[in-house]
Amino acid sequence: MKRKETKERILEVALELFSERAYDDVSMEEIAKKVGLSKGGLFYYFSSKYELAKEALLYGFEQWTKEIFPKILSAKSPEDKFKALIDYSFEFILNNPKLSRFFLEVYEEGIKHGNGLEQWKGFYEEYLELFGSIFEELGVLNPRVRAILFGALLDGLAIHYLMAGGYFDIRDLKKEILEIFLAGRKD
Amino acid sequence: MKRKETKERILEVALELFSERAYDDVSMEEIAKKVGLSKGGLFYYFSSKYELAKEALLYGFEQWTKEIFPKILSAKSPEDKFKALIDYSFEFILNNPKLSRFFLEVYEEGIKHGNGLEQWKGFYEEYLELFGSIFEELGVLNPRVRAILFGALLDGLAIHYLMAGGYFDIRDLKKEILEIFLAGRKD
Amino acid sequence: MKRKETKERILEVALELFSERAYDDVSMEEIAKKVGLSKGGLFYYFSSKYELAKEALLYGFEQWTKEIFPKILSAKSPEDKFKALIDYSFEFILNNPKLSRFFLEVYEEGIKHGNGLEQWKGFYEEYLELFGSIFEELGVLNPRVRAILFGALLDGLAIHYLMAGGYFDIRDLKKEILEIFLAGRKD
Amino acid sequence: MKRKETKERILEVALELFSERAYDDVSMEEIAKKVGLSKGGLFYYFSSKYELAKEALLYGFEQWTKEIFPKILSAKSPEDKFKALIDYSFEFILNNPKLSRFFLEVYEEGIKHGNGLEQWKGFYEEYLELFGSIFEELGVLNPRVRAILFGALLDGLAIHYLMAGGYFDIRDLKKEILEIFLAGRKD
DNA sequence: AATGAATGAGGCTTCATTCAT
DNA sequence: CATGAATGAAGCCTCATTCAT
Repeated sequence: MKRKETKERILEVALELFSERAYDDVSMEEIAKKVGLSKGGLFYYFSSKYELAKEALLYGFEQWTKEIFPKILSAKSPEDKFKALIDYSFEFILNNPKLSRFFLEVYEEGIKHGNGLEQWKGFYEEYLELFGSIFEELGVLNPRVRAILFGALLDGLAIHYLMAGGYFDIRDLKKEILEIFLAGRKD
Repeated sequence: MKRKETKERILEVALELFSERAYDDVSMEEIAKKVGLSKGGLFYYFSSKYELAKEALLYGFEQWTKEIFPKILSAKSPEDKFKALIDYSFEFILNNPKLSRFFLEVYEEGIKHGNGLEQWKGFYEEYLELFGSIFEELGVLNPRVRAILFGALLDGLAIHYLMAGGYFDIRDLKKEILEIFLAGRKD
Repeated sequence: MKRKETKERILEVALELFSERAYDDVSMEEIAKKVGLSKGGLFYYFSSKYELAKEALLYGFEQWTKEIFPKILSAKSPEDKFKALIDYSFEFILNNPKLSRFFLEVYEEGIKHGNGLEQWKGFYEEYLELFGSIFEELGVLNPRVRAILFGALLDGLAIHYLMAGGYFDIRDLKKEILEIFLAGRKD
Repeated sequence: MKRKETKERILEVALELFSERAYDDVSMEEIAKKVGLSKGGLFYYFSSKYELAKEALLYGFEQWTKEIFPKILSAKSPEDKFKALIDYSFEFILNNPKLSRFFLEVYEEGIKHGNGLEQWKGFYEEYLELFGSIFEELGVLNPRVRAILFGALLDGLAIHYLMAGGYFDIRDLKKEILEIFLAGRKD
């Protein structure tokens, strides 16, 4: 019980820091200090920095998935589901603008450590399926392809928002996204 | 004359390495060695790693801009321009899948060094204008907003292609992009 | 307990080296080696070279203060106190001829690091007070001013002794100092 | 002719910089730039940094000697000579508080380069003789010893003035110096 | 379960100095 | 006379990681 709590506290702190600053910019020391643990203590829970980062990332996604998926799926109409998806996604982007960068970093670190991209599959699939199912309900012809585009757009927007946040109005974007992603529906 | 050549050689090597691996993973030592220069020699040309990275990034974009913009603009119809834009962009993404990540890294390093995002403005605007002008010719209602979305989509796709490249077919994506980004045109 | 010992060992070694050679001439590497520690280990105890140098200097002065002040003050007559002061000071100068130079170096390094001279005040005052109190007992008219001169003379002699040691006889100096610094006493 | 001018310009700039900041803190690059010369050019005139520093130091002392000695010696009475000596010395200290430190640095650098202290002898003797002759005229018993003390006091004051300038009033010091250094004259 | 001391490798940067031109 | 390109050594510092306690 105690162990689990400490581990979770570490994951939370790590996720928070990695979401703010670059992988190499966050030291184990800093994480330990913020958790209220010694550096050695950290290594008792996670065998390496990479391991911690990886788990922190998964932890973050799980949190979001658990919390948001049900909310989205509980909307009445397909249109409302899509709107909810956009709303929650944007909220997430605004709050974690650097998460997709962190994702990439962990991915690359994984390659260095000999872990290919296999572990991200399930991950990627999970949200692609959600997106895809919504597009399907909406009567889009190639729901999966559109889901891929939508996912990519979100990540791209996160980055652009971070670096050029002042240049566009979120509200305009939402309307436009709605318009183009609902284009070309059956009947 | 000599100086310029060496500097350009350094920029090329740096861009190549930074496009492949993370900022912190590429050392000045490695760059120097690959250029055929001593570490000290590198610092003769660039006062710091950040300065080199920044210039390498700008260099990379300039190269692309100079080469591709004219080709795109020389297409006959607006539709052909857009198709050319998509084609060249995809080609660029396939060749430099990590460039947007490098962009972000340089941007963040810049913040650490006290340089705000001001220097990227011109940059961002330049390609936004190209995209926007094409969407305008295409009769899109909010060409600028659509340009923003298109730019974000490209960056997002670069990242996703990198991490989940095996999961989608580029050809399908192109068709779908064409469809949704041409949606809702005047008459 | 262990930590304190190591730290003190480091301070001793550092003081020894810095008292012999210039600040920039003593490397952290050398200190570490002489202590029997890795470079990294040094930084575990002192966050920077400057920090180490500063503490080493303070350590050195404290040592001297603790050891010598009581001895001086325990002399019977004011004249004996002054004689003792001169004797111990000369002994110190002969043993640490470059300490005043080290002082200056640390002081300047401090300026570079943004630390003003505030931290030396207490220091300077401490020995000025000792000198002053002795001159007061001796019936000198402006004990504080004379203390300032005496302090400056000591530092000056340290430097000159170092650079022109062969040119004068310590014994002669002592007598002369005694004569001039006791000049102009009340009654 | 041209050569001499450039050399002198270099010496002036070097002296100025070395008088302000530590030996290791002044780079050949900086000197060259301030002179309006390339780094390579500097080495055409001076074979090494040490050589330049040494000559700059000598140059500085010569300047002072040439300018001030005559003024001091032209005073009417011995007392006036001593007062003039104090006045000019203090002026020099206020203007070049770090020169004695520079002296020491060059001296140490010289040791590293295998040059003993021989070269400073003439130097040291020159001003010792001036001081000594004045004390002799003043009827002091051991003029040479007192000259040594006076010289040391000046250097010591320079350092203390630098580090604790705010703590004493120059005027008080002058009076006190006059008093103690004129103590114990024959009849 | 956790600490704290210690390591060692690697990174960026500075700089006196050289030399072809 | 003078430049500018280049070197190479050295220095400070950071950090993930280990291990005895």
